[in-house]
Parts: sequence; C-alpha cells; structure tokens
Amino acid sequence: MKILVNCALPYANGPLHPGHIAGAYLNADIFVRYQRMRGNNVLFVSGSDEHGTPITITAEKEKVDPYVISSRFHEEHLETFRNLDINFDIFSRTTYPEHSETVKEFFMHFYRNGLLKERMMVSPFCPTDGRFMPDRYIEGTCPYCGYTQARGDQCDNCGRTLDPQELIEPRCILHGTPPEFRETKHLFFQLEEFQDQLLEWLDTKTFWKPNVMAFTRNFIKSGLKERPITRDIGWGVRVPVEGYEDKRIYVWFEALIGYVSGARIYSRETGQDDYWKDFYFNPEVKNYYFMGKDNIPFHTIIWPAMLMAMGKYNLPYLVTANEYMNFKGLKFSKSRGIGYTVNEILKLVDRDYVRFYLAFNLPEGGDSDFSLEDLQNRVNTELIDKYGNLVHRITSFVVNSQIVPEFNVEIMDETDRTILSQAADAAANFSHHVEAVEIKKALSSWLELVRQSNSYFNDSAPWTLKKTDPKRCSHKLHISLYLIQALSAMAYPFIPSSSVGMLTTMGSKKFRENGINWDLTELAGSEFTPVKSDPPFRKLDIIKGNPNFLDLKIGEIVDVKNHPSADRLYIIRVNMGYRSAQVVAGLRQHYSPDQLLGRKIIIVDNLKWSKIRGEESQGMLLAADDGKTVSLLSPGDTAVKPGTPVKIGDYEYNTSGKIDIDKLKEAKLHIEEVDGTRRAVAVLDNEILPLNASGALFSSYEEVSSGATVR
RNA sequence: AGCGGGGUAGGGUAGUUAGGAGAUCCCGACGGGCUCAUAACCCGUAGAUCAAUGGUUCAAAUCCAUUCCCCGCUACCA
Repeated sequence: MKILVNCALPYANGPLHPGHIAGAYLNADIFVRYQRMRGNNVLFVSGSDEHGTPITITAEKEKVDPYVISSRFHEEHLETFRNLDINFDIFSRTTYPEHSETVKEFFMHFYRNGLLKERMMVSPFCPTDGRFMPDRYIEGTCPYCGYTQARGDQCDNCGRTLDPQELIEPRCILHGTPPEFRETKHLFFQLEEFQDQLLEWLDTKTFWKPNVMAFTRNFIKSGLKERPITRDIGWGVRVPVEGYEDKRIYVWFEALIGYVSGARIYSRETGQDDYWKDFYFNPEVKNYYFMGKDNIPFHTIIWPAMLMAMGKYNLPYLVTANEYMNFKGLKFSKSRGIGYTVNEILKLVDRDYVRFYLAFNLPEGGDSDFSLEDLQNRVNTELIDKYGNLVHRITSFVVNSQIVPEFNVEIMDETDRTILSQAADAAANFSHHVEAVEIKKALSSWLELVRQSNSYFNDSAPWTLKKTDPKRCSHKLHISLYLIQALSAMAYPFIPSSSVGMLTTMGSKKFRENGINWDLTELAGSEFTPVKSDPPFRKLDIIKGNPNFLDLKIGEIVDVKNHPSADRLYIIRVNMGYRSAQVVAGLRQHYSPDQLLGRKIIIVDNLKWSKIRGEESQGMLLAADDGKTVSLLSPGDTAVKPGTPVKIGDYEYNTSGKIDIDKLKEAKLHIEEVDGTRRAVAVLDNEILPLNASGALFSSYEEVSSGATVR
C-alpha cells in the first residue's frame, strides 16, 4: 500500500526548537516508521519555506541577500532532522527551480480557468525607499482610541483591525517619513468558489481530530473571501504574467505547492521521473498532512481548494495538527531567550532520549510543557529504569545462567496466558493508535506492557525456578524474551537506533533474518540467543552542579486586597504567566494598592506555602529594605513577561522541592553596586551574582542604599 | 476586544468526542517484597470538595448556563 506523508515546511528564518519537532515532525516520523514496519510504501516529504517578508527583514538587518539567510537555516534544519533520526525522503527547498516551475503550472492552470482575478488595491508606498511597504511597517495614531503607536494592520491598544489609510499621521517605521498611498494591482484567488465543495468534503472527515475540525469550520463560517496571491516584494517566485514583473507570488500560495515539487524532485533524483504521480493521482493512495495548529486553515481549506481547482489531485485524507509545546509555561522563543534549540539539547542528550521525551509529551490534546528536568526524570524512570532495565535483567539473566530459552506449550500456566494476551492487546492497541495518529496513546499502551512484563518477570522468579524447575524456567525465559522482542519492535518508531541495539542484544532470530518489521511482535518462530552486554542505556545526569536553589519568577500584580485580620498585610494576587498565585506581603505601610497594581515584581516560587494570619501565602515577593525605605525589586526591562524565570548569574533554577525561609536567607539576597548601578544580587557558592531575566538586571523601584537586604 | 486551548492529589498528567465501576499514569512521601538487573524491579498505603456557582439527569470531571483565573494567536515562527 502506498502512503503520502507531507509535513508543513518549516520557515527558514531561525533555529528549530523542541516545539517545532513536537508540533509536526516527530509524530510524522513515528507514523512513517510504523507504516514502513507494516510493509507500506511511504513517500515522506518536507522542505524549507524560504520566501516571505521575515527572511527579507533578517537579510536587511544583516545586509546580505535573503538567500544567504534561508540557506543558512536550511542547512541547519537538515542537520537537526538528521541528528534526530527524522528521515524525510526529501527535504526540499522552495528556491529550487523545479519548485518555481511547479508553482507556475499551478498558477497558469488557475489563470486560464479564470480563478485569478485582477483587483486594484491601495497600498502604502514609502517614497524614501521607492517601494511598497507591508501594512505592519506603517505606524500612526489609532483613529478609534488615540493610541499613538498603532500599526497599519491593527491597534495593539484597542485591538481593532485597521487599514493603514485610517491611521492619523501615518509614518513608515523604517524611515519615519509619511507614506504615500498608491494604487497597485494584484491577482486574487477565488477561494469562495470552493466553499460548497469544501463543506461537502469536510462532512466526510468525521475521523479528524476535534481541534482541526473546529478551527476549520470556524474559519469557513466567517466567510471565505478571495485572497491576493501576489504582493509587492522582490523576494519570491516570479509571477508568470505580463505587467507583474515587479511582484512576487505570496508565500502562503506558493509554499504549499512545495509538497508537490518536493515529491517531483525526489522522483527525478532517484531516476524514476513519474514516481510521484501515483501518490497524487491514484485515489487509493492516502495523503496525510502533519503540522502545528497555526497551519490548519492552509491545509484544510486553501490547499484542498487549490487541489480541487487543479482537478485530478488527491485531497488530503487526514490532516492532523498538534497544539504547542511550551517551555515552563511560556512559548519557546529564541529572540526572548526562552528555552533551548534542539541542537543545544542534542549536545546534552542522546537523540533517542529526546525523541522519547518529546513523544511522551506531545501536545496532541492541548499545550504541553518542556523542561530539561522533566526530560531527565521521564527518561530515567520510564525509558531506562522500566524498559531498559527490563531488557537488561532478562538478557543478562539468560546469558549468566546459561539456560537455553525454550517455549513449551504443555507447561503454560495462567500467568503465561495472561501476559501473552496482554501483549497481544498492547500490540493491537498500539497499532490502532499509531494509525489514528494518537502517538501518546500508542506510547501509553507500550508503557503498560513494559509494566506488565516487569511484573511477569518478577512473579516468574526464574532465579528460583532455575533450581527447582529448570524446564519451566527455560519456558518462562523464552516468554520474557518474546516480550522484550515485541516491546523493542513496538519501540522502533520512537527510538529507532536503541531499538535495533536491543534486538541485537537479545539475539532475535527474526530480526536478523528480516530486519525490523511488525512480525516481530508475533510469538511463533521467535528464537533468541542473547549476548553478554552492558546496560543498554546510560542514565541522564545533566541537572547538577548548579547552586541555584531559588525558583524566582517574574510576576505581575493583578489584585491587591487588605488582609482581613492584619493591619500591615496585603493579600496580593500575582500573575505568574502560566498560573497565578496569592501571596501575603507586609507592604501596607510602604505602598498603596494603586501603586502596586500592574507592577512587575519577583516572586519566590518554591517557598513552602504557609498561612499567615489565616490567609494562604503561596510564595514571597522580593523587596529591598535599607532600614528607611522598603522597595520592590524592579526588572530592568518592563516588557518582560510574567512567568519568565529569573536567573542568578548564569544559573537557571532547575532543581525541585520546596524550601523554607531559613534556606532562602542562605542566598543572602541584597542590593549592591554592579558597574555603578545598584542591583539585586545573591550569593551562591561564595560568589556574588546578579539577578536577571531575559538579559535584564534588576534594581529597586524606589531608591535604597547599597547593602540593603532583600527579603 | 476577538479567536483557539486550558484550570483534575505536593509537582506533572490521563480521562471530557459517545454521562454511570474504587478518577489513570509518572515523580515525590510512607510501608512491605525480591535480589536477575543501571540503589533497579514488584506489591501495597496515604493524599483530589475533578477552578467556582447554578441547572439538566436516577446518575456529571464529562452535558448546558454564568463567573473567575491562566496561556497562545490576532507582529515571521510547530
């Protein structure tokens, strides 16, 4: 059976972080590996999306050609995927000539069929640069609320959608000069013509995940409108029509066609030019699309409409989209310094550990959270302790005891029958879930069998049977080996290289003969000759040597109430980004509620909760006190988001557990001159280190003298 | 403001589409077992007013309504 799997093309304008991988690529790779184990013929395509404004902006900043930027990240992405064992058949580029040709074919087909209509638009034109500017490059005063920094597409203050012409005193953000509004012509794709056909098609997609369907229906409900597919920009695929020499095709239209051009390029490179055609034109072939949630409407509305317009192309069979994987509750962001890139993580952690953790934590149902501590914990306990140790204890027992494992149907007992039926159930559930792209559920049924297998081995106690009933011992060992063979085969899509290692160690005859395939999960014909080996995994120990025991976070005061039974105390509610906390603070003599509201402050988030005069305090806010003045600590950068972790020096908090007030005092938080400015510092390992978040240091809101203690 | 997602034991989570078993699993705490194994594995105990309020129902974490709180998107970006 042939299957086409397309993954949203990552934008070549920055490094990949775990959120990208968990959003679309790892689940696709797992799906593809599984399908290949089942003997299916998969074409697995993705590539770099290289066009679009952001890349030109980066290029302008660095004063290089946009191609330099996209090439840099294309290479980097290729390496990241390779390092993670995510193996596309082709990872193409939208700057390849074959891509432009394919885009041209689509374009001309639409053009000839009257699906592209010319419209005049009025766009801002910067006379200083002599070119049209994107709407968001224009800034001015909002006509509705008077906000002076409203953007041309939207006002950040009142949230209203704007047209750049509506702005009072518009100016170009690059030059500060007022733009002219000039007429410019563009071609519009007649999306609305496909509305009925799309709705009809969507009605057949009862098996799609609710998030995808809800998003799509909502989008259509608000009305499909014709969309411009050309724009005034110099970077992109040329428009193959006279009078459009200065314009390029809009990326949203062109990047999607990258799936087709990628498949064609792969076919040509492998010397079978027509190979791709069956995947797109044979209606028996199912087409799967993987992406993050932001990409849903492009794949459930625009791309299907384009394929409908082309006529004979297969429409997507399943469109699956994950939510976001965040970093400690905040969105991964290279520019804001939140989280790590995949390549940074791979320097510390084996690829299979990363794959396992991300798969375990995939944001399939809702957003999930990434952290190195959690990664280490999950990998050490579930992958290594439970599974790795199971494989190792079984194979090394067999090797050391020199018992030949042999299945004997006549001495099957109840526990044997139970575990074998559990194994069959697990394999069936696993298949069902992977096929439905419910990767986390598949992994759960695998983990359940790991647990059951450990339990079985414990109950079997072959170390006792060895002396009392060698025949039964040999029989139980054979079943145990069969279990880890099945588990390792099932684990292959998740942790490919480790899985192969396991099967080699246990001396699986089927594996030697057929390579990894799904038949490994069948008991019949299984034979094993385990070899002596080291434990299959080394435990992770990456969280250490860090003296920072303070979990400090940026908080924003959202509510202040008087404590009902204490004259000096406030009850303050603090927004911590991914949650809020109530703290009791003795600030009534120093601040009025109005002064506190909206302020960004630092919260100690791993302090033991306590009741202060009957009210729960879930942390402590930091304030400096020099004996005269009490002042809250102020983050140097007021744009810093609530929930942002505060580092001490370069140390990020990454242990766990609550501390008490006495422990907090050991950090000796105080105010001290750093480079001529009074800063909040802590003492760790006899070293004075400044508190900082997103690169900014902290001072106090009110002036306090150097040496003031922070409490 | 609009749209999307969320609030379940000390922490992290599953379950919510199709309402009913003791609400799942991991870490952490406590007790026991085993000794093949990487201080690992197995068994058990404690710990949750399933955000709040109201409603539908014989029955609600799950359905409906209202409210509160959080995140994301609406600036390129899974």
